[in-house]
Amino acid sequence: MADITLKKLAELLNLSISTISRSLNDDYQINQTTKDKVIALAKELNYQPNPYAGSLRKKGSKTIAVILPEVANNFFSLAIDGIEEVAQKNGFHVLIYLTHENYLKEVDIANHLMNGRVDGILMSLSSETNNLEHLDKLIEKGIPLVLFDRVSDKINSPHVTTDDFEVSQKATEHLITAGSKKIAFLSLSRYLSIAEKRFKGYSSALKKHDLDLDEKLIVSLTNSLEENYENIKKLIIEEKPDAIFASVESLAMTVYEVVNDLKLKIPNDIKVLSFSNLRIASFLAPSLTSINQPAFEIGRQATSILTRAIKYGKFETPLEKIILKSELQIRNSTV
Amino acid sequence: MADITLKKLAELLNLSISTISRSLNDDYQINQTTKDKVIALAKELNYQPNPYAGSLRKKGSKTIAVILPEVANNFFSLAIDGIEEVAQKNGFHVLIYLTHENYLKEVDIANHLMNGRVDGILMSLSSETNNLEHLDKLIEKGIPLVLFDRVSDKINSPHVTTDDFEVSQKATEHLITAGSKKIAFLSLSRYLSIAEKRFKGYSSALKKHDLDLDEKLIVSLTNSLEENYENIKKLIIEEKPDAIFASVESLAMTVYEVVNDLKLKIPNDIKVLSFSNLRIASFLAPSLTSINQPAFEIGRQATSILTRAIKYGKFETPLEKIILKSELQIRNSTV
DNA sequence: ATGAAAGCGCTAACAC
DNA sequence: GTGTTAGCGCTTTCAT
Repeated sequence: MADITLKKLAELLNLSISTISRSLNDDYQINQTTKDKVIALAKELNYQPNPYAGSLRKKGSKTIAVILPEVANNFFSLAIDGIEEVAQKNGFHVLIYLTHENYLKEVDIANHLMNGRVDGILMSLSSETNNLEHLDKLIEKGIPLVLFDRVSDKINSPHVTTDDFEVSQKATEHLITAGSKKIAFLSLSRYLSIAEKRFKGYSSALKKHDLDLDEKLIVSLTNSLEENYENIKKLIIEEKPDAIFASVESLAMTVYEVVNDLKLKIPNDIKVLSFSNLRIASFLAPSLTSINQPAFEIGRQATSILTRAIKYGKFETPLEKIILKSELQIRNSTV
Repeated sequence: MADITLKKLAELLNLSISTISRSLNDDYQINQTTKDKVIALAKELNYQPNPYAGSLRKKGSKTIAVILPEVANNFFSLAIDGIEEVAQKNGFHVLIYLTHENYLKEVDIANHLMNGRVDGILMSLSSETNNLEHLDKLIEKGIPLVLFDRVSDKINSPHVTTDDFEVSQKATEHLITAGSKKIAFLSLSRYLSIAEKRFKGYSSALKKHDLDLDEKLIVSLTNSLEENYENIKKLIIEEKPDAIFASVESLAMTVYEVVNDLKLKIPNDIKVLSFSNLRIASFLAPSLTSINQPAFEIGRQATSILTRAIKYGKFETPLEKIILKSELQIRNSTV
């Protein structure tokens, strides 16, 4: 079946291409009878406008890009769900790109999106990302950019995050109240402001309770499960923390594995607490005290800001910086 | 910063547009010095070809679509990971569409992809999908389509699945050997051939061990967590099965919730086994006996078949029907 | 109320 | 080795 174009419809109906185009776009000038005829035939032949011709002509592609560190992750997959919902409702197509926590890949992807392929970009930074020139270039180009979760304050764009400082402080205090004195802090990055905020929440809680900040208890991990396993094992053996605060879900999983292999008991020997969107956290052995982020809602709101900016040609000023609340769910891994 | 086009480069260098185009495409006829000059300037100005102009002209968009029932799901998010990897390596952009297990949405999405937006489609059917005309139309249009996991034998396309019948039979036999006599079977759909294969594996194991197939133990569930909770609760209370075989991970999660609320014990009161790609299945209380599918590899292979078909303009014949092996991991929920 | 024609940015015949 | 030109399918002025 050959592609059906405006031209073909025009020939079939003995009308000009522009009349067809206008009918399909419900132009007020066109005779209703003509319109009906055109629409009927278009439907019958399942006419689908060529998106590239339209994009070339009109500018605007009704497409957004989502750049993520990874997708096999409860937080990000929930966020995509929210993104896709709002995008679909507003008629946007969603392109997905994964950086795998690789800064160079992130730059590369950003550079390839400067050509009009997308009308806007949603992004969560890779853990390696420190330099933000690639994002500045995007903004200079006038491509709307909204960051979420892994954001940066050094970039002039709206963003959606959670109350990382407050909830981390609260979580750390919970550990202290439960009797912990040597709390280790695990994170994925030393660069991201989200990591910094979580860390500051942690350290501020320590200070408030007159506990010293011990550098040896602060561990930066990577994308490699094996490396993380070894480093966490080393941490537990050498430093003997009585609690671990994992700032990322996957690290908590590894902690469970290490603790199990070392034949230690949670929470007696060591308490564990983590940011996590695991649906069955309550059925883990022991159930995991979690900081649950509203991932779906983060995705929704970020996309909503983006699509509005695309529609109106600019962001609302001042730039929206939305902070949603996370929830601390206390379970058996800490009490 | 205004967009930089071939025309602009041509003006700047006092060359014709086609010379610029050819230089950038490394045409053999062009003088090396000219080429170098053009390439240097293009790089300096960060020239990015307009993808829509190219697609309009050349046909082919270097874009594939992935149509999925959902993404907040360990299986599908791992599959996306594999898809994205192969796509990126072959220079393809990945559009993602979610059907939320809704047949009409699936049809709608398929219809909107018949206009050249994508060069090919990867798809896993929604649980509601019974009629496949929308896919036939795609194939008629000449758009390469590769199904994975949730496939259908009624459609003339390559696909990638796992050994659903064999592993389901093996899993059911494992339950029988462990002493179960009333094994309930939970699934999401009565239409999909994958559901049928898993069911047949289950029923064939029953027959082999002279156990009767009891219709009341076969339950079709939906997309709604609440409904599923109630239906599973009803099943357990009324039929008192001594084991449950969940053919989808999310159903196993709900089973854990129901069993817990009913104050029953796994595996003593009731054994549980499920298809699942949960990384921490071994840390559940009790650890979950799982059928683990190679989700990442499924995504990779499906994409590899698709990109090859796009490259060569047709699928290899006979159509590839790849079957990868799943792995039954026996844990405490069944022994 | 409809048609003719220009042009979006690019590639590829076809000149020279 | 480089330039000229047509045309991909569409929207949108400008005519009529």
